[in-house]
Amino acid sequence: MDLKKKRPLKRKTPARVKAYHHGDLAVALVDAAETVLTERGVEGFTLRECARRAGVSHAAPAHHFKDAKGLLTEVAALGYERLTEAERKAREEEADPKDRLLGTGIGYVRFALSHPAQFQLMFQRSLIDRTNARFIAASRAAFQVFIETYIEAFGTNFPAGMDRDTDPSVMREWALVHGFATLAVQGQLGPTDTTADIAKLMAFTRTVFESARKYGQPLR
Amino acid sequence: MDLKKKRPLKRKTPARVKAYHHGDLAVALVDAAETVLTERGVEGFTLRECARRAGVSHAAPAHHFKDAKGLLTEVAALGYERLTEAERKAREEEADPKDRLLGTGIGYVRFALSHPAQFQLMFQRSLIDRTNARFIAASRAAFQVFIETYIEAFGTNFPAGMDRDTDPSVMREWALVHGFATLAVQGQLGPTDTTADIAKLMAFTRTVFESARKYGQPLR
DNA sequence: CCTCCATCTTGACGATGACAAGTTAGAAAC
DNA sequence: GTTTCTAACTTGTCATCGTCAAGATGGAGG
Repeated sequence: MDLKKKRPLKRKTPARVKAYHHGDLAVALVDAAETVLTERGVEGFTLRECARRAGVSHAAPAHHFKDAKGLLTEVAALGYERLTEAERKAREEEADPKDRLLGTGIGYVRFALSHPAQFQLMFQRSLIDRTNARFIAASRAAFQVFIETYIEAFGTNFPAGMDRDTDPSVMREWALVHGFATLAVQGQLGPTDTTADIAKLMAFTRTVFESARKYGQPLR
Repeated sequence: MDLKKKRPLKRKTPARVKAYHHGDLAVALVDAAETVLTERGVEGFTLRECARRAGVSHAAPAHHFKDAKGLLTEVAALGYERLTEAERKAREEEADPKDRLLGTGIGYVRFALSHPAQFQLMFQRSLIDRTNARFIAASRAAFQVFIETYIEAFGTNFPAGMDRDTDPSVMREWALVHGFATLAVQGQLGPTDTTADIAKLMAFTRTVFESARKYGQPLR
């Protein structure tokens, strides 16, 4: 159902004009959604609260996002884009190809711990429209960083029957990092309340990943 | 409208002493909750639907569980107990200590794929009362299987500053297995609709874990 | 037989997501 | 400049939810 054609030449005035027509409600709603997620977690999210924060009526969001899932999908896609950036940034801090693979994982966990609610949302199948194009592209990209960094470290000679997307060694790397990030965010690896907690957890992350990398040669 | 049928001739086996009006509402509600979770997923769960399935009014559950979180905590604890059992069972199918560690992981993933909603619930911090004694014991037990199996395979000589619960190698094992299970359940590793899908995924699981185990010597 | 009280019911409240129908404003057409 | 058109937004409504309060019920011990 193609309900709305976006008007590309919208932003006439510097946006912050309080008017009947908000000007940039879609963006304001995404911002509000991120704030609500941060303050109340995934399960505390409500569409109406987002509308309130954006200063519009409870039914206004429907004109920009089909429903709550539509808005959350946008937030999740944005999260994946940031995750990709975090992986790349952490990777750049290392020089040796194998250290760079480790760095990618560090960036992954760092993102999860700094955006816990968003990270959890990103992997909540039921809250997201997985046919959304931006979401698909963004989530793929985050995984692609692992693949390309892995290839830089170990080459492209995947075992028979395996390609870039199903190579056991790449999957193992992703599963390890994702599992660690998931457990960390859920508080299963210790408290995550203070910045000292986070720092301690990140140091432990490095220890674990180094122990993994040390033996993490490709299988072939 | 009122289709509720009393059960004057209910099963009289005095397994539980608590046979009042319903028989054993607490158990019936837990059963109903598991069914609802299976059919509708974690986000589709409602307390009232559980009450409906158990044939009682919407407020009846409050007399056995403080609130929805109370019931879900019970279901989650039960899930951890089953997870522990699944780990042990899969472990017993292997003889070599290092194969047994691999088997534990296989059991973990198998449980996740056969009880996807329950598995996801078990790790949803916000839906669970983490001070519940049974929950704490059950969740600890599931992790303990990893530790004890790891020790069987590699001994107890943990690095300085690390004990059983924080050894990087054990954590690495758990994170890998948990991450893989999480991704599998969320459908990120391929479809999980048919039994053939599951079988294929379990075969892939073994491939990945074998590639990990092969290089997964303890770090010391 | 009778009383007690845990168990369960009924009813109500505020909140939510979604939908329907009405209102407004601003750009395009005249 | 005026009119028209329509996307953007509002108000109102509905079914459903979790929780609470108060009343009804019936089994067990006296």
